[in-house]
Amino acid sequence: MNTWLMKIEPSITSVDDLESYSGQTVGWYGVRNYLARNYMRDQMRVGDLVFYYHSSCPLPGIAGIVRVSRESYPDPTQFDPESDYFDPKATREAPRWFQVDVTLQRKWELIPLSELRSFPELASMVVLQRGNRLSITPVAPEEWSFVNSLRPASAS
DNA sequence: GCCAACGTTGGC
DNA sequence: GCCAACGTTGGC
Repeated sequence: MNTWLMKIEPSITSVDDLESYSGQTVGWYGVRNYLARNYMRDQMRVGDLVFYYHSSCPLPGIAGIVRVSRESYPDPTQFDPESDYFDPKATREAPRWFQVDVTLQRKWELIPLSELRSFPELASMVVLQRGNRLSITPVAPEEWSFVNSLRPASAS
């Protein structure tokens, strides 16, 4: 099992929104970066766990954990001329963009980015690196455990 | 295939 | 709204 971090704007789907969805599941459409796509298409498997990161908002940080519940399949928005994510070069025969579905596993009190930066244990976390803009990044096992230890299950 | 210009991301 | 960082585009 691999562990990841995925950024989402809470104005689109906050962790509270996700909690209210049927099946508490959302399709991760709209990724238009090749490296992020490759992570989803080639490496994410059902059961992989993902930090759900709120970005581009007043308080960015990790809002909880989701689980990959469906492996990659073509992102339908690439075929939709009405969508912001429409890609005229994508065809159903040769889709260019893929998505996975994720299901809420655990919501916790948001761990702010500023707090994440304060821990030397997390210094090499990809999402904390200067200039990082990738919406999907791998999380090392020791980083995964450390972040989890900040929100013990009994306290949630 | 180089690389300058431009666009986007995203924290602050 | 600023701006650093980085991806993409397109001329050559």
